[in-house]
Amino acid sequence: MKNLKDRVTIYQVAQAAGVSLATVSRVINKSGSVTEATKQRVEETIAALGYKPSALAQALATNRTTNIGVIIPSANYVYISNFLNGIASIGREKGYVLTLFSTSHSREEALSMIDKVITAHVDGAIIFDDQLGQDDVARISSYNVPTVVIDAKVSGEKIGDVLLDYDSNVSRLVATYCASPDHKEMTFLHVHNGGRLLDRCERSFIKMHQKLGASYKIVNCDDSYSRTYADFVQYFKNTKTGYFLCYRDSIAAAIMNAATDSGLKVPEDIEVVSIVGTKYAAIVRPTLSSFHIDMSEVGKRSMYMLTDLLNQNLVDKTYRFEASFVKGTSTIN
Amino acid sequence: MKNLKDRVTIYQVAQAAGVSLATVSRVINKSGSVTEATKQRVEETIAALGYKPSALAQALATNRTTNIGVIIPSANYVYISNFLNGIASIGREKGYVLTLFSTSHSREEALSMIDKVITAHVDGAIIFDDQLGQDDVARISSYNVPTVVIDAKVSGEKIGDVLLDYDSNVSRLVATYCASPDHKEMTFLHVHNGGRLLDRCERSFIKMHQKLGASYKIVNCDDSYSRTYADFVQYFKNTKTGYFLCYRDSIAAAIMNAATDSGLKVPEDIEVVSIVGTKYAAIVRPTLSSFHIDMSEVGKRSMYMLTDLLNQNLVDKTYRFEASFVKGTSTIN
DNA sequence: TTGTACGCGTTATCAA
DNA sequence: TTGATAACGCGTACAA
Repeated sequence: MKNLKDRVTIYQVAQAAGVSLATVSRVINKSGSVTEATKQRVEETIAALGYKPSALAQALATNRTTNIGVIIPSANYVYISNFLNGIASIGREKGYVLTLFSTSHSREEALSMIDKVITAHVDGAIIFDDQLGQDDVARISSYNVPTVVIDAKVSGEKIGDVLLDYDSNVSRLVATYCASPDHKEMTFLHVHNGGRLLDRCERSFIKMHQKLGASYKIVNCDDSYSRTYADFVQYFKNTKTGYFLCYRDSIAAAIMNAATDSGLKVPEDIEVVSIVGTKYAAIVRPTLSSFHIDMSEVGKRSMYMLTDLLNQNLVDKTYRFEASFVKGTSTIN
Repeated sequence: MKNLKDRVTIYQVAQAAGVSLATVSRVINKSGSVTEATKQRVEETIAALGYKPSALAQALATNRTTNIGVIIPSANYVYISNFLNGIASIGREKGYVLTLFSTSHSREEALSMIDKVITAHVDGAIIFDDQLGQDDVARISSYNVPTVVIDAKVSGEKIGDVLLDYDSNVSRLVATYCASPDHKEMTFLHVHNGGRLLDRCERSFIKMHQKLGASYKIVNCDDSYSRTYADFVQYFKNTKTGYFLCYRDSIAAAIMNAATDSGLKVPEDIEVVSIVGTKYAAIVRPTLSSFHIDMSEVGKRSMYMLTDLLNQNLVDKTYRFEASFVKGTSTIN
């Protein structure tokens, strides 16, 4: 209770400087007109007293917090860290502070975070969480919080969305690969509750195979390196060939390592592709063929869209990133 | 200005429910005593109107924001993401929201972030940033903001610190390695502005070598995978052997890859150790020998310390994590 | 140019 | 059990 009790307030500054608090306010916000003399005096006493305006009171008075809420499932993925970093850099530039809401992949937590975002009074929100859909965004939007949503088609008055297109690449890859002579059978790594992005890729994968009349496999895997590695060491006792599409670098690396550690050759026997590629795709050996979207750019773009939304001048309410295929040595082509 | 203008306020709820706003406040905070009947009525109208209390106004009135400020250089490093995730998980558990201040390695930004932390009225702060030292923490502390600092010895009334000890491991490694027959010469990778943690390791490295009267090398390198990789492809044209100590996994991997791509054998010709090891140490091949501290645990511990600090019952104001050596195949022993 | 007074949405104290 | 009413720290018309 005494926590902030001894903070210097604008009133104390006013008194010490012998002016009214209105004048101090003017000096702080460089608004209105103040004599150079009094301005100096006020600034001196501000420095002397170590006064810092309370963002709380300012926000309450102006209805602006300069806070942006960011909802993510977890900070623990490299691509999300990159995304976060992009947001942070532009946020810093534009004078916004980030408030982080991490849902830890739980639908329940995600809903509770939506509530928190609303009560937190943020000026805007950026959502990159597969647990949250159109309805949830509509909810947050009904409280008049401009929102940018990543990887979800949502629309509304104050809503922008940034689409991540990995699935076109999947279709294309399947098509060209299956067209090549004596290709291996392709396997898609299914992750339970892997989210929209992976689901779309899986659907594209299946659809294209069906269209081509080609056979394929879907194999379940855990969203963890060590678990998947162990599973595939077992798997490769019976299976000696295949072309695997995996969600992330670490999953792809798990399969690749399991293959090489089982005496199989990559890419001759086993080919592996990582869908959401990061810089680690180039670090592991063999290097991973992967689809790539610069998630830092996605973060930046999201933040730009949001500030445009806040300034009421967003023209394109949808921005689309298409992944590019970066060939590594984990595939033949 | 109209941004949040149409938010439902406690007053509107009171009016709609036919009670005073004081009663509504009691219902919200479950404080004081309210008749079950009126309580129900109030809760219904709250739901009907979709009322959400304003954390801003609450904070202003109570002097508590339930916000924790986190200062980091960047979200872009795996070990920092892990750290962040640890903080977030405990924060969620304890009902705190995280406000992120990223300094992007700039001293200037870091100082500005200190100011922002103060104005932001956070209940507490966690600092993991090499740009910030004792004086800066004292500054933030003078505003009565309980603070936990990572990897810096600071002390004060409302300050806790979490120490990361990698350097003891460095000393020990150097000692035992140099004691082994026909060992290679050790090289420490110096990163310009690499921060306190790396500096300490470097000092330990040098000190132990001097003590043993052994020769060693210090080589500058860039804090980027691709740059370091390129540099060392050049480097290995003349140098064919060595034992390298690198800051992070990606730097270590860069050197390791440069070595193998130059036809050198790891660990026979070139041995590599990553100081701040993450899960990627086990993913790359050869696997990286590395020192390891679970940064998620560091985050959790920091958050626990901070909440104890907030509840005035922190006993141990210092917590120390010692790294453990995890042997990979990038070194012989 | 400066000061007064009210409002922002809550909590909390004190009467009723 | 309830309801006025004064803070909380600041912005801002409006008046001086």
